[in-house]
This record gives sequence, C-alpha cells and structure tokens, in this order.
Amino acid sequence: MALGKATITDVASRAGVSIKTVSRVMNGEPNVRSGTRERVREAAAALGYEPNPAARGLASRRTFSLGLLYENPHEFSYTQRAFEGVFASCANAGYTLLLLPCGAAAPAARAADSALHLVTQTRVDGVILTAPLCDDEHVLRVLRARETPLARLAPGETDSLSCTVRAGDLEAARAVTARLLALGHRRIGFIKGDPRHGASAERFAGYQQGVAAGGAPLDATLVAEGLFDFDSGRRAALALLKLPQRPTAIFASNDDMAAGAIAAAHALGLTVPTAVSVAGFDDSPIASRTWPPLFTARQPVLEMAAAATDDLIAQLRGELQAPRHRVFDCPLVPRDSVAAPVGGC
Amino acid sequence: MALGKATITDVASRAGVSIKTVSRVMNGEPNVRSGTRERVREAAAALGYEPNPAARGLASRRTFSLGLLYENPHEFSYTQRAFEGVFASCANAGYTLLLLPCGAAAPAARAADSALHLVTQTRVDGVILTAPLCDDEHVLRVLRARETPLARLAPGETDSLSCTVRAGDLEAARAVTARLLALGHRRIGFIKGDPRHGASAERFAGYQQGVAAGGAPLDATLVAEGLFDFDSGRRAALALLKLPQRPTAIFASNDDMAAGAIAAAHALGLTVPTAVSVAGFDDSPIASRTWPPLFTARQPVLEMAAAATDDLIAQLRGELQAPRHRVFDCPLVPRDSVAAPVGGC
DNA sequence: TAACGCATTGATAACGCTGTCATTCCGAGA
DNA sequence: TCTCGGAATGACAGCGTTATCAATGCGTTA
Repeated sequence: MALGKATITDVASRAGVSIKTVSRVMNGEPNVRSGTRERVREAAAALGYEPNPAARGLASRRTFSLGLLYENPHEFSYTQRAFEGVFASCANAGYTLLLLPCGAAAPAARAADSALHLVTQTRVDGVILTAPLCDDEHVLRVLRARETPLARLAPGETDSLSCTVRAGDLEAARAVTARLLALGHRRIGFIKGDPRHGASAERFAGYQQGVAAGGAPLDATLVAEGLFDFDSGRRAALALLKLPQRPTAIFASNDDMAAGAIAAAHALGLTVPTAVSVAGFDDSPIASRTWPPLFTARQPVLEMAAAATDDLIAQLRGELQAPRHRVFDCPLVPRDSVAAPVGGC
Repeated sequence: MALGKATITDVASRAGVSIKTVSRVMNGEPNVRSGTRERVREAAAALGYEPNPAARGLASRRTFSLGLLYENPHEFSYTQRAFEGVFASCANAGYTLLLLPCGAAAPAARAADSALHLVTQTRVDGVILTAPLCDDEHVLRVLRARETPLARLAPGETDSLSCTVRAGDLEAARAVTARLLALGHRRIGFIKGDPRHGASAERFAGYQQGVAAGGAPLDATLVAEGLFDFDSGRRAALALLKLPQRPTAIFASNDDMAAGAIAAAHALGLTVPTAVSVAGFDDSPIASRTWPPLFTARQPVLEMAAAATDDLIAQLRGELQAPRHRVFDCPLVPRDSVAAPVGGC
C-alpha cells in the first residue's frame, strides 16, 4: 500500500467529493464540513496520498522551500565536508540539494520516517545516505520499497543494489598501528568507534592486524569502547591510562576521541607525546588544533561525498550499468602527538 | 530586464519557433539545427528566461534534486548549528531547505551570482542570509531586485526591509572584558574578527567599552587583527605574547582564534591560564576541547537561526506587519582558560 | 411560504513545461 | 524529375495541483 502513487483525483473519488474539496482539506482551508473533512482525511490516509509538490508549486506559484545562503567557513567538520562534496557535484550536474537531518538519539523508526518523508513529501530523484544511516535496515527498507536510487557513503557492507563509496579504513588503521610499532611501542591502546558505523569494525580490524603483524601481543584489556565523540574518547582514554600497566600509545578510531584522549592525558598529568602517544583518524579540523597536533590518517571525505553524488547522478541518468563501488585511500598525516616511547626501541 | 518572468512561450515567439524547440534547446537535446539553436539561445538570454522547475518537474516526473540524509553529529560547528536551527523551523512549517554555499575566497560578484542562481533557478520562496553575506551589497542588491523575502542572521546593520536576528555581541564582549578586569588583569590583548562580519566591530566595541569602564588604559598595541580562523588567531596571539610588555590575558573574538591563542601560548612555553588567560566567544565545540577548556560567551546560534527562519516564514505568510529585529543574549561560560594573573589583585 | 444570505461544494480553467506522434524539410539516389 | 528516409520541427495532450467563480444547500427572516 501507500506507494505514493495516489493523486488528488483518487482521493476525491474515494471520499466522494471533488478534488477541490480534497485540496481544501489538505491545505487546512476553512469552510469544509467536519464530516467531509474527516472522510477526506481517511481516504487520503488509506491511499497514502501525498500532494505532489511540483504540481502544487506550479499551480500556486510558491515552492514551499527556503534557501540558505552561507559562506564556506575556513575549515569543515566531517559532516560539513560531506555536505560540500555533495553540493559541489549537485551544482555541477544542475541538481539541487535538500538536507534531511535525522535525530541521533531517536529510535531507528524515526530515521526511517524521516527518510520516507524525504522521498514522499519532497519527491527527490535520489538519496545519499551517510553513516550510520546507510546501514540502517529500516531506512533501507523504506527507500527500497519506493525504488529510490541510492548512494551510500561509508557503509559497512556493499551490496549489489546501490552505489557505495568508502575509505580504506582497514589498511589505514593497519598503517597507523604499524607506525606506532615501528617507533617502538608494544602496548598500544585502542578506542573503538560507534558500532553502528561500518568503519568502526574496519578500523578495529586494521588495528588488530597491525598488532599481529608487528609481532606484539594482542591484549584485550587495551581495547576500550567509544562512540566517536570527544567525551567517550576522554573517558575511554582515562580508563586505559589508569591501567596498572598503561599503554605507551593510544590509537583512537577518530580525531574527536583522540582529542578526548589528549585531554585525559592532560588531566592525569601525562605529557603527550612524551608519556603517551596519541593517534587519531579522519584529519578533521580538530586534529590540527589540539596540543600537540594529532597524528592521524586523512579521510578524503569531501572527495568521497562528491564521488558518491556523481555515481548517484550517473545512475539516475542511466549511465551506469551496475552499481559502482569505490574505495578511497587514507594517507597518514604525521604530527607531533606521536613519538617513540620513553626508553624507546 | 530579466526578472525571470519570461516563459517558454515568450522565448518561442521571440525566436520564431515552437515551444517544443525551445524545450529541446534548453535541455540540450539533439536534432536542432545549429542556427535555430543559436536563435533560441539569444531569445532566452535576451528575455532572461529560466525554466520553471516546478513545471519541468510536473511534466517530466523528475525533480532534479537529491536528498542528503544524515544523522546529527554529537556536536555542531557554528555553521552547522545554524543549519540545524534553520532546518528545524523549516520542518515545522512544512518547508524544504535548499543549501547554497558561496566560495569564501571568490570575489563578491561570485556570491551575488550564487544568490541570483538560487532565486532564479530554484525559485525558493525566501532566503536566509548568514554573515558575512547578509551584509554583502551585491548579494542584497540582486535579491532585492527580485523582491525575494529575506531574513538576515548576524548582520552588521539592521534595515527596514528584512527581518534580522543577531546576538548581543557588544554587551557580551563587555561582560567578558569586565570579568577579566575583575580578576585583576590590566593588560588585556584583543584579537579582532573578520572585518566583513558585523559582529567583529560590535565585539571590539564591547572590549573597548569594558576596558574603559574598568578604568584600565586603552592600549592600541594590544589589539591585533584576525579573521575568525584558528591560524590567524595563533599568529595574532604569537605577536601579542612576544610584546615587550605582554598582556596577561587575551580575548579573542571567537573560539577558533582563542584555540589558536592557546596553541601560541603552548608554543612559547606559556601555561594557560597561569602565565596568560585566554577567552573566546561563541561556545563552539572546540571551546570545550582545548586544554584548558575555553572561557567563552555562548552564542545561541541554533536558536537564532530558527528565529530568523520563523520570521522569514511568518513574512511569507503575511503574518508580519513590519520586519522583525531580534537580539539574543550571550551568557558567559566560565571555564578554566581564565584565571587571576600571577601576583593578581 | 418565499426570499435572502452565508456556509459548503464543485466544474473548469489555468500553471509552464515535457512526451508523443505527426508533419515538414531536404539531400541522395533512381 | 520523382521517391525515399532521416533530420528537424511543431501540434497538442497531459502532468497534479490551485484559483476562480458559479452552483447548491440550508437555516433565518419577513
């Protein structure tokens, strides 16, 4: 049911009224008997009717959309780098970009509702999904039920239904770990990311492989849980640094958590990198603003987002035979938060 | 000329062809003689014709717009807080949000071009302008020529033509300064913001008034130029801290620059707040992530952006008799980057 | 009982474009 | 010169709403 194919005419005939009356009800206009109004509402709900914004806009000479004009800030956060990448490709191809945030704290169903709304009410041609929504089953189900073309940015798993773009998280995490080992670190703490993000598992696997390849012992007590935000990183690092045998280096799954780890070290009176090295991931703005600046792996988010958008548009144009899957490298960005351990190699 | 009122029919008759041929040309379809194509292009240009996206969407069953579904990150940068505020109000009122970034480095004309494009090509009902674009003459001229309803966020000056929402920058800056003076600081350095932002002048004036009210000397050598970004703040603080008689406190016009000031202090081996206090402005995410965390004034950007959007929508609905001008308070956020000077009061 | 007025409803014409299909044009070959 | 075929062009019917204005229904008043 409710695939959004119903028009005002369908609703009108089902409710036994004219289309004008349906229009009145949908627009909350006065002078409709409450019984009639109710009948129309029921018919609309039963058919899953959503007014077509293009038709509405054409007839009423209004668009029901606002523009937000802003000047790019000097540096972008992760999310905003993604915005810019998507926007650049949209502008290139003559597409317009609609934003649709989903509440993080809300239950999964809410995200799916937002997604549904996006497709039904605004009728976009395609949708770009960012992590962790790109792996949310509810969201995917809803969008696929409507056959909405998709591109997924940083998904956990690729499938054969939609284009995906992701970073070489595993390889980069392995490289970061290898660098720490090469400097002489043997006890390397790890702070995991939000488990809903596909990248979290990849980065953890990279860490594990790196440690194993370096011949260092895999110590489960050196692995802490995190959620990609500053405070979870701070708390996780605090716990790691209070260990009887504390790590000489901490590798956090992203820069925000690494910044939290630096704060935790400060709070414990440990100097970075002398007493403890800290490495992050992403090369987000905060990476160059901590003291000392963060050793990290650069994730080319802007380019990735642009690539996802390009692929989505290519798909819409029928230029793509099969979904495309791209992987972007994450080069290391050596900065001062990492050094050889005291009494090093 | 070129007020976007021309339709495909006008272009067709001017070029002496059918509307279908105009459609072909506008969509880059093949099978149009090059002479004809040229004639149509000229006619379209002469009339300032822009295809109506609603009509196009209705007829072609495509929207030429993509949706970007994302999950709110844990903390927002300034720009993103503004996005969220605008979006929340849009969603409330059943409006859709179009993003339109303007290149920062680009000349002013480019921003105006973007603005024009936004209005002509996408036909939004209204536009929200953020600083510094809300004071850009080119942009304002273009939008006003088309009688586009506007709301301006953090403008330098209010006028009687559009709604504005701004922060009580002057008062808050005065309060920050007063707090520093109360702690015993007599030599307070100030780092100015991007001169294109109206808030920069206000904050500077607040600093000056605060110093004067505290009976401290106004020393022009303690005032440095900045551009609201981390690096300009770092450089400005470096210069201030190398002064023969260096300030005991630095008040930067925003948090990014304050974070730069902390980095500068670190680089010179000065401890914050022991050797030098640092205060910022905005309470952006970085304010709670520096070490020590930043003393700042909280600018309620999200609420302000939502207010601007609400007012714009009210204006569109004809619910507003005259443009509304709102001012939001910026309460102090006391954190550890500020303390009494050594040998203090 | 008739007429009046207001609340309610509907018929139909836009809105400005694209899609379909018919028509015209034009050069090449018979 | 005539015919044929593909390129070039146009006529016209939608697309799914809203707007206009006429029509209807119904309680009230004279």
